[in-house]
Amino acid sequence: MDDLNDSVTADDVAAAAGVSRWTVARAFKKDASISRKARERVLAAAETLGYAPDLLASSLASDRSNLVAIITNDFSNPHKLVLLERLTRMLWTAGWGTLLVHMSDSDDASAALLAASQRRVDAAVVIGTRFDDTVLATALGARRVKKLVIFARYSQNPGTLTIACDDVIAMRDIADHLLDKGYRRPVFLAGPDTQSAKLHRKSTFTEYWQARTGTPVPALHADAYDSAAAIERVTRLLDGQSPDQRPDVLVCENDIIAIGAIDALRCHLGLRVPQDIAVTGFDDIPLAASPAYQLTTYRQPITAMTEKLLEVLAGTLTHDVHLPGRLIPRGTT
Amino acid sequence: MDDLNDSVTADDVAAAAGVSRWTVARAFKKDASISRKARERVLAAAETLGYAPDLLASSLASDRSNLVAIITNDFSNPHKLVLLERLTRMLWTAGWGTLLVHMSDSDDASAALLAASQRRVDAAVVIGTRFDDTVLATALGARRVKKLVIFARYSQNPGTLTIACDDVIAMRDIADHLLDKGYRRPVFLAGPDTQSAKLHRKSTFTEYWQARTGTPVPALHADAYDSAAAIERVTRLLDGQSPDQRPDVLVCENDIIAIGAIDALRCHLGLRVPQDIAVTGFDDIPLAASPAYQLTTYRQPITAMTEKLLEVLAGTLTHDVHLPGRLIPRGTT
DNA sequence: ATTTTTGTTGCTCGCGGGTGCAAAAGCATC
DNA sequence: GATGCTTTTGCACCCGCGAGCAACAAAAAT
Repeated sequence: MDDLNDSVTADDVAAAAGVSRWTVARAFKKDASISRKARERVLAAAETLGYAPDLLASSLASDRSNLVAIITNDFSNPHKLVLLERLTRMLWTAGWGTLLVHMSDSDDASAALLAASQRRVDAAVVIGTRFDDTVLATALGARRVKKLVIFARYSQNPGTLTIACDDVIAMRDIADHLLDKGYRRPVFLAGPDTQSAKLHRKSTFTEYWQARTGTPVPALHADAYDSAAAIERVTRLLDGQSPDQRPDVLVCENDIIAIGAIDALRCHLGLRVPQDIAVTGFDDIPLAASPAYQLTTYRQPITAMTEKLLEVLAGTLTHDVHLPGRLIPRGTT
Repeated sequence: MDDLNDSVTADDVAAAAGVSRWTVARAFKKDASISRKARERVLAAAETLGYAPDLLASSLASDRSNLVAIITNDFSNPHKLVLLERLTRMLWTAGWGTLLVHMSDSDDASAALLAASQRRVDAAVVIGTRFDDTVLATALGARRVKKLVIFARYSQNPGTLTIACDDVIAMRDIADHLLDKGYRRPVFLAGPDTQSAKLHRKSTFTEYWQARTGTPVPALHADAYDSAAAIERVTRLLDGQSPDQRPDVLVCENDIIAIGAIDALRCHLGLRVPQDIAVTGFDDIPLAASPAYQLTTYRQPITAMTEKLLEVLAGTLTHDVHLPGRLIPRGTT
């Protein structure tokens, strides 16, 4: 129990159980052709010897690693923590290991995908808003990964699978909610203005709002997906603006920007939320529920999305999935 | 370039470069005995063929996986995101892959360590406050992992290495700062009261404070390491208490508890921070710097700690390390 | 009792590359 | 040109396990 050899192989167990190495392998394999007696004997021997199959050797021989790479380059958003928690937990219980690959912004995606493919991951899951579709496309061309899933973000990238919250439904729910509450002059506050597909929420909201009310929605862009950038942008917009030309609600692309917007309104501009200006977010990060913010937001169906991911990994799902989330009305509207 | 075979092996490159398979391996190995000419030829051939060494096969043959397992069971604290970001980024640039293992609270640690050892990780790094030392000890006995590092937490576990911020210096700095500012009636707000070593900060602070002032420090325990539990605990403590019996500062075990304390004071009790009660935290999470909180806190030297971790992985460091952090005075004191 | 079916077990070969040594090649000196 | 030394290269063997088939035993059918 104490001095057991660190490397117990299937051969050792086979010898101890009086069977062949392959019978040992079968004992550890669900639905294998093996007698109950033999399996019990093997498992008992494995137990006493402290044997556990070597997944590395197994992967090498079988071409299945049971490993999923989670690739992200954006750790500034607390929502990532929620995503990581759900992903690693549910993947783990389903028998998948997770290789976390951090892509710095300066790298191109191919380095991350290369690292993943070198470890023979069965799939790579990209989470994070800062990935460019075109970059991903070229990286994918260079490095073959069995499956590439874009998670919690829109993408039109051919050859990849998208699992995301349905932004169209989401933004309409938000717009309907705001119209119900009587708001009429929204401003959309988005992250950095790049040419990729990530600004889907902005266009969806502005188009729907215009269709319903006939009035266009001005849009702002923060310099980054963090609250400091949002604070700066909102302060710059409203500083010195008279109350009657102010928007009555700031519709934010995600919670972390919304939090920044609220901070700017309260701390830098001396305005009240929602009495002077209302705010909405997106993601429902834990902070949104705190008494200090009580942010009206939209919750992505992360559990359902992860279940879909598991189906993709199992091979039973091969098309894009967009799932509806849920509006969480709180105190900021 | 488009239709390249997904599995280019060293043999293919060897054939293309007109050398043997082993020369190919040498070309990819730093400090290998190989002529410059041969290496160039091999690398060129590898480039055109799109070859990259298979790390799985490499690990199997060499007994080094270049993989580190990061084991955690606590995703509710944003500080984990900071730790994860730093760890994965710095490990990645140093050539290490990171296997993220999420341990649910109900599991014992051995399942996580088993998963890590099955993938032949070169080391396992435990981050997270909810790990019990005794649990770890038994798990370590059962499953041999080459190196086990306890990161950002105190531990007396034999057979493991601890890399952490020096809590003794830290709590003294905080105490000195509070005494300088004139605070005299602190209350320590900690996380759940368990028997493990995790409450080192509490005992360090209370002992030092008593030594300097002669007065004991009352201590509270929230039911969990999150702000909701802290809100509940602080509200329960202060609700209905008259101003003269109130503490003048809440010293919190970490930022997320401090944030909860502030929310309780402001939103539930109508008190001002720091005029009515001051608050200090620990970790310096991003939220602590936001204008809404401006939390006085203590920053752990995460980068330096991670550098020490790299030394441990490289084998050049084999003893515990406790590094001093830095007090970040802000508006809540 | 013999043949067929079914279930179980053992084995050959290979996954892709590393280790350590021996052969080969390069180089300088006498 | 021979000798001794160093650098470079090739090779047998191994890492631990899996796919797929062949051999075998047990159970069922004839």
